[in-house]
Amino acid sequence: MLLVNDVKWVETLSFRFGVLGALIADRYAQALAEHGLKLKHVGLLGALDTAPGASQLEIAKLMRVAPSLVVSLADHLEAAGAIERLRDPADRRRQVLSLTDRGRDLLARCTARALALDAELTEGLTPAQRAALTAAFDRLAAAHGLPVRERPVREQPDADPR
Amino acid sequence: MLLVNDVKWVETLSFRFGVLGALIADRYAQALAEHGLKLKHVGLLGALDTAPGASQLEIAKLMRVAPSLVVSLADHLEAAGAIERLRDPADRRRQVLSLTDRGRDLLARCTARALALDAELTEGLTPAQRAALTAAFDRLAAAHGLPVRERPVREQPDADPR
DNA sequence: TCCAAATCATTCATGGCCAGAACGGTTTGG
DNA sequence: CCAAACCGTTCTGGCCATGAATGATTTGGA
Repeated sequence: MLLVNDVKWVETLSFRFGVLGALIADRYAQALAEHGLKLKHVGLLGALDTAPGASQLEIAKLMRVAPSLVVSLADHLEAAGAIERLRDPADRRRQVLSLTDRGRDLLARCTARALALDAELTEGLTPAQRAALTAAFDRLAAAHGLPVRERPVREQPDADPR
Repeated sequence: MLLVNDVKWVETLSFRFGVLGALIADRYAQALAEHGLKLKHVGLLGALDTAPGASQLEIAKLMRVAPSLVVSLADHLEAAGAIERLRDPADRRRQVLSLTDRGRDLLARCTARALALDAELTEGLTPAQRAALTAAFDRLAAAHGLPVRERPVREQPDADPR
């Protein structure tokens, strides 16, 4: 049994993050299929929710994806009536995207489905473990430039930072 | 801002697991490139470390991957001198794989590299948070059938299970 | 003992997903 | 007023991985 610093390769956080991420994404994608959506479709809806009225290029940057991919994603979502495409009158090159009511509803359903999966994933974890997970994910998300909501600090509201 | 149960979609564990998993895997893959390896190559080395002397089919099941993929991965690793392929004399259909010294060395390097990334990822977390995080990942890995080492229990060594 | 079915590894064709190049329409700034 | 930059779109190509088809070997009855 090969050990480096007392840990095996398969016990490495880097390895597990990749594998579990793919596994969980797969499970979620399967659940999404019944809405006729792929993961990135919901990604676009979500991006549009945090950046309302964004252009396709802005969405592409937010999603870290080629602009050409946004085209096909938006095509599908538009055909499904989830988003609206509007030429910006001030700059007729830009396509401004916005969620329709149906799109918002869809996103809400997908969010609910994700929360259900979240609950299943964290079932059996202690409260401390759950807290550590969300804390770590918040940190990582912020460190990687993903959208993060500032959570209200509940502890000492202002420990002297000396 | 669309909220379901007070959380946005992008704050969902399911979403973040997928995205961060892919992001981290990407970073690690980049580090691996200097060894001329892809992620799954190291995956094979790691699988072979936890299941020494396994056949290709067993490795495929362990890695949750098509047997045909193991062929090309093993081809590459064998050419690199990291593994040995041996026909099982007792059943000449089976190809028994085993790590060479060079393979073990390679795996050790990759593990060390992963640990360095791990440290960077968890930097800023308190020791308690790190412990809770690894515990949570242990649970998730176990729940998904990934190899997990039983860690020595340090608390009450034998609470009466009545 | 013998043969049909099962098993393992391998090759090959195929598909999904995505980035990058090429193009037309539009805006900007000198 | 025109060249350069910019945005969206189409289309081609690459990478990765699966599944089907093949050949070699083993196994479990009849």
